[in-house]
Amino acid sequence: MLLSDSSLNSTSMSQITEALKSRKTFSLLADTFQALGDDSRIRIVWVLSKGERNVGDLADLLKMSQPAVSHHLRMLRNLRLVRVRREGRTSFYSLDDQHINRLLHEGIEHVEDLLP
Amino acid sequence: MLLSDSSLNSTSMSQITEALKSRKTFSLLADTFQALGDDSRIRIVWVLSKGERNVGDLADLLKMSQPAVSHHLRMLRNLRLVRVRREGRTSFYSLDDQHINRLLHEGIEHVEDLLP
DNA sequence: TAAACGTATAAGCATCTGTTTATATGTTGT
DNA sequence: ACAACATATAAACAGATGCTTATACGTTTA
Repeated sequence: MLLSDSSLNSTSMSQITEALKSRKTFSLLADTFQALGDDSRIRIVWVLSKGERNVGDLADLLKMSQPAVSHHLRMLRNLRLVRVRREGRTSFYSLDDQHINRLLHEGIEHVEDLLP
Repeated sequence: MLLSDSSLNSTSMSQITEALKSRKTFSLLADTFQALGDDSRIRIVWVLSKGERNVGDLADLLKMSQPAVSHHLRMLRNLRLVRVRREGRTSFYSLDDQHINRLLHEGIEHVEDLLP
């Protein structure tokens, strides 16, 4: 009978709404990290951190098939990690904001502390 | 015939070793992000960002089974995201270094920019 | 408008992941 | 030594994931 009893108990209203917000926040946060938690996608993000690229060039650079790259880009796009700029039949992708760049480089610093 | 021809070509030795280092770096980087890319684990990390906790308290706080928490902690431990301090039969976990805290909060900032 | 081009999407699949249930390991207290 | 306790590990299974192959979509050029 959550929220149906008007008497005060140990769980305040603000704590509940905060918990609900956190649920959504953490869910999106997990999705975001998961998107970065794939070898192919993190390499895509790394290339894009150097500057804008189109799909075909990404596929060539990373030696991946074009559909695979496109598939990953859609996922990154849905999570607002990358953005697309269309020019004719070519799609140019870039990192969506500086948060992504910082996440990437914070992660790189972390793993480089671990590697020999 | 990689590396067997002593003549210079377009791929220099330093580029090759750099690429090899990058491969391992990116592989570990992807594993690291993947470890954070799960709803249960990111919530564990979030609780630990507030301070040290033992396994049972984590399970209670996050309403997860003890084996599930233990399973996730092992993964986080293997990747050096958390560390453990044993005291009797109790294991206290905490974030391993400040990189993890920064990754967490950089991620939170990113998603809070997206959520309404 | 037809062909070429760059990209996006869909279906199918083998592999990976996270959970539960059950049990093992190690520690404390009697 | 034995029971209670805290945590760790293992096996098994449902669901998610990433790749390939095939095809569709939208744009440009002849």
